[in-house]
Amino acid sequence: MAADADGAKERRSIARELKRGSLELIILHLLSPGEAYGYEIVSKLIAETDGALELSDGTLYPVLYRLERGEFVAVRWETPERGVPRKYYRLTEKGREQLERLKYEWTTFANAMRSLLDQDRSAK
Amino acid sequence: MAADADGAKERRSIARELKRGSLELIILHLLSPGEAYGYEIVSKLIAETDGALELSDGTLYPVLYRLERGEFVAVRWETPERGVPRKYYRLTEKGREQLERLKYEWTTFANAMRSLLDQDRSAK
DNA sequence: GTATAATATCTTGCGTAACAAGATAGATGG
DNA sequence: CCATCTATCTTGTTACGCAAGATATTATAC
Repeated sequence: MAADADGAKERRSIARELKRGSLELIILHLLSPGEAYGYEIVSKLIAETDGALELSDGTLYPVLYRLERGEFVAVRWETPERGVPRKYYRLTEKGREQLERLKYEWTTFANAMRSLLDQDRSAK
Repeated sequence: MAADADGAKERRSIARELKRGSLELIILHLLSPGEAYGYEIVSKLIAETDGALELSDGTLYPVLYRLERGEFVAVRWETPERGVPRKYYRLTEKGREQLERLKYEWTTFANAMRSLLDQDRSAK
């Protein structure tokens, strides 16, 4: 049905917009316990949020490259005896600071939204 | 100082990204108690969030136009005896439904983020 | 009376981020 | 040898927020 299709498309695009500005935080956060490689990050995120948050590899790699360029993460290639080579990412000190800062920015914004939305708008 | 300037610029740009996907919700919410005109919406938002959330008119009008095109808001011009003509916006029924839906989408996303960030990442 | 500021709306152009789609390549299994 | 899985990377599209500027009317100041 058209209504379903449109609804789904629109819902996807809302989720897409909401993620803007949050993905770097998400990824830095997922890297905070230790190093991980790209595919691992994708599955970690889906697992730890029960699918509430997702990202595709086509989204992830550009973000990782951005983080690498900004020296928020450092990189190490590992070629296992069997299997495809993996690129492991880990937080730098600068990345850890950025994580704290982004967490603060996000929380501040979310709290402002929350308190605005919680106001009863029917009684002025 | 360069560090301060960069920090401020970066903070602004983070706030900018975070707003994506939230502005429609914010505006629909501000219109829910009754009609308002553009400039009024801007000052309302700043006042009600103590400046934590802001938007400029150059941002607002395109969003209002989008909402109008989607029939989420209806429009009425008013030319007061003294003063510049004002364009008043009010929610339609469809707009009220959209408001509920966006509120749900936003809350779902924010809760997922919150619960992810609240996890202690140092203990795997 | 003429600047200047304030109120109010609208438009253009830019930068950037998320993502779909597809390319690449080695490993595994039938 | 063909398909499928793991894993990474690239290209192009789309849409949004916003800075900057245009326009018009009214109010204030000099």
